[in-house]
This record gives sequence, C-alpha cells and structure tokens, in this order.
Amino acid sequence: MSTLSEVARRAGVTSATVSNVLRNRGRVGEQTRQRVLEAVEALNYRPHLAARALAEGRAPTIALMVSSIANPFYPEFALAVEREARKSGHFVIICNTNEDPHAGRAYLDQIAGTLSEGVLVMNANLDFDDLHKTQARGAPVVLCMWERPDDPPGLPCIAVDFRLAGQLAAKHLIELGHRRIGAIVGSKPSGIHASRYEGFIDAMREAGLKVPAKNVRYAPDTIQGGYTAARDLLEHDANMTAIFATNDLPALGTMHAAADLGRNVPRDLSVIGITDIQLAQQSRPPLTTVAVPTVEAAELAVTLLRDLIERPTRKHGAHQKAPRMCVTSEPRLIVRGSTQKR
Amino acid sequence: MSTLSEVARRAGVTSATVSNVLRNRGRVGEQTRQRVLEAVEALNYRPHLAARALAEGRAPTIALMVSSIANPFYPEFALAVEREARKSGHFVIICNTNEDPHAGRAYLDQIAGTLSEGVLVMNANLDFDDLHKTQARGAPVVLCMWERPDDPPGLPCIAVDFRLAGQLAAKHLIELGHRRIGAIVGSKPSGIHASRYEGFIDAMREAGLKVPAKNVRYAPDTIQGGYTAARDLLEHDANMTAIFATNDLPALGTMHAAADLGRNVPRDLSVIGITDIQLAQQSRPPLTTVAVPTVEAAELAVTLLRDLIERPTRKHGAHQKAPRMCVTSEPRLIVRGSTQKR
DNA sequence: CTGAAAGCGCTAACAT
DNA sequence: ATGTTAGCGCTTTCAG
Repeated sequence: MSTLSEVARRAGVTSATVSNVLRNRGRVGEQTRQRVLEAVEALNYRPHLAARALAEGRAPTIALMVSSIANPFYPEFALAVEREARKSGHFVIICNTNEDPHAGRAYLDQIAGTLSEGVLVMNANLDFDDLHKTQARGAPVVLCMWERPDDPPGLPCIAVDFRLAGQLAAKHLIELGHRRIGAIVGSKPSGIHASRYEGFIDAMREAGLKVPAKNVRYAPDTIQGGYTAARDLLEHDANMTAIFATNDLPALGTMHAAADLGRNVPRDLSVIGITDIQLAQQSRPPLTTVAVPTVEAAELAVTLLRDLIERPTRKHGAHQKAPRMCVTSEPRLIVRGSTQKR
Repeated sequence: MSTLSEVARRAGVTSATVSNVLRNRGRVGEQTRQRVLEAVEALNYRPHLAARALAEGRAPTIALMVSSIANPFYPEFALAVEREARKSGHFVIICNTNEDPHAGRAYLDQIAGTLSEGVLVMNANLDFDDLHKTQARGAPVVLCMWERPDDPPGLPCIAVDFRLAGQLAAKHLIELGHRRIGAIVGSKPSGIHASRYEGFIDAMREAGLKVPAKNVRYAPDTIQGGYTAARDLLEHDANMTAIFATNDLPALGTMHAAADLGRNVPRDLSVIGITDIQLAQQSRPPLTTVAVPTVEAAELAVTLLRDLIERPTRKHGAHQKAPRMCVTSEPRLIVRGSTQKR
C-alpha cells in the first residue's frame, strides 16, 4: 500500500496537491496534474478509505440490519439498497441479527457512527431502546418497512400500507366468490404481520364475513411454516376454498400442502400472498399476490438516511420534531394463477 | 459521538489509560479501571472503528464479491461467511458486481486494503488481472469456489470437486436405468460449470453412453433459464427420461417445464441438480441433487483469508510459493423425490 | 501503574 | 497554483 505522500514525493509535489487532483478540488496546473496521475499509476496507489473517513469525519458505509439474509426476501431488498447507496459512494455492510436482539445490539454498538454513517433496519427484531441510543450517539437510524403509516414508530421510517395489502388480498378472494377463507399469519399474534391481518379482517367484515379463530394460524414466516399451518387448516375444515397468507413464503408452503393433500390449486383451493418476491412468479401455478414496492422502499430508505446524515437533527433541541416518515406508493394486486372463481 | 479523550478527561486519566482498559492491555489499577468504565458508560462512548483501524494499520471488515446477492445461493453462502468472519471481529461488506467486470474493478479499487483487509471472490466474473493487482497492493484475495481441484487458478482458493459432483449425478441417473439423458449447463460452454458437465460426460462414457449435442443446452443459471432449456430439450426428444442440470435453479425450472408439458416428475422424467440450495428441499417433489459443502467452503475461505492477512506472503520474494488451495470435503448425492427407476 | 508524544493516511483551512 | 500546518480518534512505544 503506497500512500499519498509517497505519490507526492514521486511527483515532486506535496500531498495536499495530490489530494486535490484526486478529488478535483482546488486549482491544479495541468502539468502537475499529469505528473501526479503518472505517479499514482506507477505506484498503483489507491486512497485509504479509513483514513479519509477519519479526516472527513464521515464514513463511506451504511449498515443494513436484517434478521437473516437467507430469507429470500431480504436479498432482493439488500440489492436495491446497495444500488441506491452506491450513488452516494456508500458501501453496505450486512448485519445478520438472526432475530437476536443481543446480536443486534452488538452490531449497533460497534458499527453505528464509526464504521458506518447510519443504519437501516429491516425487521431485525431490535430493541427500540438500542436504536434510540444509537441515534443519540449520532448515527441516524431508519426503519425500512414500517407496516402502519397511521401509527408512526417514533423513529424515522419508510412506511408501507400493509393493512391495505391485507384488504386487497381479501377483497380479491371475496370478489372471486370465496366465503370460507383461512388465514395464515407469518408472525406472532401482535407481531410484525398484525396489520396485514387486520386489513384482511376489515375486508371480510365489510363483506359480512366472519373469520372464526379456528380458521387462523400463526406460523413462522417460511415455506415450511406455511406448509404446516395450511395442512392443519385444511385438515380441520375440508370446505375451505381459499387461503390468505400474510407473506409469499407461507403462501408457497400452502400450495405445497394443497398438492400433498390432493387439492388442486387453484381449482380446489385459491391461495394468495403478500410481497411479490421473485419466487412468486416461479411457482406452479404462479402465485397471485399483493405486490409491495420493495425497490421503492429501499430507495426511499437510503435517501432518507442520507438526508439524516447530511442534516443531523439537533439531538437536544427543545423542539425536537417528530421523526420523519416516508410512505411508499400503494401495494397492488397481482393476479396470477393461484386464485380463481369458485 | 464522544471520544477517547473525553472519556479520559471525565475519568481524570489520559487517553492511553482508557485505551488500555478498553482493550485489556497493560496493567491498570482496579480503581482507575472502574472510573474509566463509569465514564464510558456515562458518555455512552463507543470506540471509533475507522480511527482504530487507521492506528492499527488494519481494518475490521472483509469484502465479499458476488455477482448478485439476489441469486438464492449466494445469501446462504454469505450468511456462512458472515458467521465465520464475526469470530475474528470482521464485518462483511457485500459487493454486487452484477457480472460486470468494470463494477468489480471499481469495488476492488476502492475497498480492498483500505476499508477491508481482504476480499473473498465468489463467481463474480472478475478479471484475474484486477485480482492480482489487488493482491499486489497488499490485500489478500481468495477465490471461494474454484471448480477444479486439479487445475489451480494461480490465486489462493477454496476448491470444490465439481467434476465429481457431475459424475455422481450422472451415475445416479444411470443406476436408475436411464439412458436417454439430457443436460442443461448453467453457463457458457467453457464457463464456470464446465467441469460439472465434464464429470457428467465422464460417467456417461464410462457407462458406454453417448451424449449427442442435441441433448445439451447452455442456459442462464436461473429457474427461468432451466425452464426454457428443458422445454426445448423435451420438445426435441420426447423419449428423454432424465435431465441433469449443473445447478439446482435450472433443475427446478426443468421440473416446471415438465409439469407444463404434462410430464410427471419423477414418473415420466427424472431431474437432478447440483448444490442443494434450500429451495431444493422445498419443491414438489423435492429435488434430488448433489450437495456441495457450502458452509464448509465459506468457513475455509474466511479462515484462509484470515491467514493470508496475518501472514502476508512476501510479494516480491524470489521463491514465491504457489498460492494456497484448500479442498473441501466431497460433494455427495442426496436422493429426494425428483428421480426414480425407469 | 499512568502519562507524554508520535504517528496511522488523509483532508482542509490558510498561507504564499 | 502549490505548500504548510493542524488535526480526525485511536494505538503504542517509551518515560516517569
């Protein structure tokens, strides 16, 4: 690793000048400029980002906290985050909390504000206290997918109207003529998917339909979780004609369960999910789902974070404004092959 | 962000002492120690990792270059990398090259050796020249999944015997009684999957079987790619009873194609892949595949990289040893539901 | 056991 | 147009 001053010496100038040509700051004579560039080339010099970060008082990275990158939804999101982050020269550090608040805290303590300028939080099951502390230390935090635009979390966030997503899904099923509809909720009862379920209930009630508790299952947010829940549901009520899942993964599991039970989707059973992950297009039949603006959310999240980094909110001001919230465009129904008229 | 010296001042000591207690270096009196800890707590102090990195001349991160984190295989790998990296206090920066050597170079130029101590390369389609330059600059590079243990790439690497994987897959099909077997190769003809295909050919030849060119397709390494290729294959040879794909994703696509063509898997068509990604267990029927030791490869890769970081090879020594190569344990066949006797 | 001081590689005024 | 000079926050000898 050669350094700035080595380059400077070789070019017969001072390091300030080298810095200037490298960053196109200040005026530099064309010839010196050339000599510097040659020296850079000759020495295979690259600026030391950590040193630069220290000198500038900023960092070229942001952290993305997720519960586990192995959940197929997150990579899609992470990819979008990275794309957007690159625009401002930020690298992204992926932090897998594995749903463990302790691991999450460890990450925040180490990274936030030192290695990374800010942190994006995506369903990582973090302690809000830790998040506030992180903010207080000067590292902006933004929640990437807040599920309730009508109920701000007290932290900057990107909100997606997931209640609406639930409504849309239920309405679709109802319009198709389904009445006995089961629900699989991919979280604990008042967990992250609660508002999706509420939306579902809303639409059902509006149509004069009840959802008895025995038609609802809470399950892990995975294909396997959906599979188990769906089997359970289907075995308890052979007349159920449709199943709504709060996420695509359990919906996919539901299709498998149906297949194993000899029920054809969509003929015997309609299935709908939420999100529209890539896999949703690739199942047989392709999954009908309510698409959520993932990429948009990612871009907004990075943009908001950047903004917070640029214009730090005064931490101890008397008139602390409410944390900013951006709402994405609305979720929309994508009809594919897993639902049909009954 | 409070700093070391602020903490020092508050504790009535000097920053060297604070540094010592924080890192358990040097001897520190118990009482001073306590006072320092209190000050740290009171100020909500966290060490500035970039500053520390600069002072120590090392960095707390490693970079993982992948073509796109959205390919479902990579997140599994990335997760394992991260777990292992954490053990030595390294964070991982994900670099999506998007198969673009130019993007890859840009990443290497910026990150390697400054923000991150070393780089892990996973099928990122990088220029070997760039990789060598990176190394020369002092940032160790390791290739994470080299496909041919018998043909070292001239860079440190983790090798997986993918030729064997191809053989295992073919043998399984042959033992099941299949003779007319199609192949879908998930790369360009002499691309990354070549050795898997060679292994397949080997086993076929050994069994006295030919693979006419018309029974082979080169396709993108995706579900969709496999789907298209399989349809093509099946429509050209209605008597084909099995298809071997060099990767799970195209194998999954093959199953979809079969379904759409009214061919039952495994009754009418056996399908086998390579890798054993999580999705392989979750298809209907579950996919028979040759499992590759992903997690092991990830761990070895990080370990090797760490080693290279610790003990830098002299770059210009006369007796430059051949770059180190670690070979993982062997791939092994996992029989599930997508293959059967014919 | 603790303090003083130098320096990691770079940037950013301020001089010249 | 280029050089000088201070740091950024931390670690690390080396003294005391």
